[in-house]
Amino acid sequence: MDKHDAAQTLRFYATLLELTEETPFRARAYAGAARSLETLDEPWEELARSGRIAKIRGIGKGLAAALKQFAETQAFPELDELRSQVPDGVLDLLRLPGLGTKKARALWQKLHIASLGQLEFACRVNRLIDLPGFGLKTQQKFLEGIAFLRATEGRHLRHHALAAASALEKSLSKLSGVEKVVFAGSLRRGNEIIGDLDVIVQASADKHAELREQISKILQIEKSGKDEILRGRTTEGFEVELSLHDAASLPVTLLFATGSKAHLNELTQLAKKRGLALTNKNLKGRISTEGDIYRLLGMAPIPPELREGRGEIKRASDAPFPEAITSEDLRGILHVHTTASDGRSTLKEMALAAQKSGFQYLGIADHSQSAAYAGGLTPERVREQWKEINELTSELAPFRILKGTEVDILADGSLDYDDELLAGFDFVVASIHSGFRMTEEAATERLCRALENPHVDILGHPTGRLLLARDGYPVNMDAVIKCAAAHGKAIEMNSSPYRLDLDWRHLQTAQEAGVPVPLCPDAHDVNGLADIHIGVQVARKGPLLPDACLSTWSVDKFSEWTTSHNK
DNA sequence: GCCGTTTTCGGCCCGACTGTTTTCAGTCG
Repeated sequence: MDKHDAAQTLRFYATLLELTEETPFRARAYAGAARSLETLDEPWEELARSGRIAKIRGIGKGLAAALKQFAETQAFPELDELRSQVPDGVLDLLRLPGLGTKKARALWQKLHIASLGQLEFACRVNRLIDLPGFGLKTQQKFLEGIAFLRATEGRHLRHHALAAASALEKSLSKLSGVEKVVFAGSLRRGNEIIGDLDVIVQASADKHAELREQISKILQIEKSGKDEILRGRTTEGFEVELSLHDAASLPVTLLFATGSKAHLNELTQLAKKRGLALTNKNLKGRISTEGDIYRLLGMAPIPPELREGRGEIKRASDAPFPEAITSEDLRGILHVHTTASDGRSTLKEMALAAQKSGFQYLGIADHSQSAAYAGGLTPERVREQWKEINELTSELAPFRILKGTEVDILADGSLDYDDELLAGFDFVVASIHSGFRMTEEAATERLCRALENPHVDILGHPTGRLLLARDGYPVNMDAVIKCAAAHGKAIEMNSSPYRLDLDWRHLQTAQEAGVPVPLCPDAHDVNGLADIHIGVQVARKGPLLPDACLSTWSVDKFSEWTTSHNK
């Protein structure tokens, strides 16, 4: 178990304590210990076993004993005991924005509300307003939060779906007779949100019966249909639709399993007009790949990422599609955090990891001073970091480390550092992190004001959304893109799987306006650097072309560009 | 539960924001 998992467990225990105890201090101690654990350089388990862990600030006798036991037995009986006292539904309440442990505890203890459903009903009949600290607006906010959760149930972030798919592929590939495992559906289309996993298992027809048997041991099969489609669920709770096919029928199966519905409707109608039924039986011998099906219909093969029913079929009839960006096109990584602000890896660790992954440069962008919660850098600390970067740059040459910042855009659209300091950075990302409640006009104005500052190069996560967790502030994106174009600025597609913001649906507009789009992993540790590839997968939906993606530029081209907008 | 003394108890992380209040508590990043 790594230190992050252990910290996660301590945090969960702290939450349980907050829900069950009158005083918050024991919980605070556990949460503090979780934080200490995450900053450790030595393996935590060794420290815990030897008892040396008690030397760390915030960890005393009690926590040292608990951690020792946890390291040795992987068990945390106090947590299990407390967990059994708290209903699942009470923990569900914490998923609502604006509902923390204190409010959850009040609802549970005073109104006996122990599930989202009970809370919804209580809000509808105005039961909350009699509770001290609760009011009409709180009720309304909870109802909105519950509606949001309902709407997102059964949907997953891309990186979670990829992990589940990879685990499933591993276990399916082991089964005897399996020739190939292919994932289709929204995962193959590169979507940022994934519903169920559509998987095709290729095997010769005489093996199918036996395989069905074996697969139902891996997946909890809900209702096994009479045909070749199995519906089930992985242990992680992902819904799976699995079909068995032989090699010959794979292309047609893959086409239909990939979707989207809108795309397939259009495609089958077009085929019908030409008197062609898109079935295995009918196409047998006439095609050998999925691309052949499109060619048969007189058009260029349409990449899976573009199959959204947004005019791609019409375009495919005119000309082949230009090659969208791939991971091989990437040269640099911009916008990552370090331990100087809220990152978990040091500057050097980040630089070495980026270099090792084959990148030519890394742009550091820690938070600015007003982002106190994230340990934002004061101007003095910025200058210290510059020194550190200079030293490391000469050490790692020809690899380049760029001095950047993710500067907060303040409420009025001004920036969190003065112009003199901003002028000293190699690049400046400007983002909004607070004051989300704005009208669309105000938000658009705020972003445009930031873009007008000559020192700003890149607009960070332009809507502030967190996928499946919160909507961003409302933005007139066309206006913001226009503004970026007018000032020669870029807009990032934040490639954290939680954000993927700029939304891919705006990539076409951005490219037409000549606004470069870097894919920025917004990494907070070395593992997060790989999120840039999630960005690539989703950006292909634009499609984002390599030249329009700032991350494919050489460091010299990038530097030339930053100096071009009148610094 | 931890820490640091005022040495065995009493206080405990920051700042913005929101909604509930009428001076503050809870949430969140």
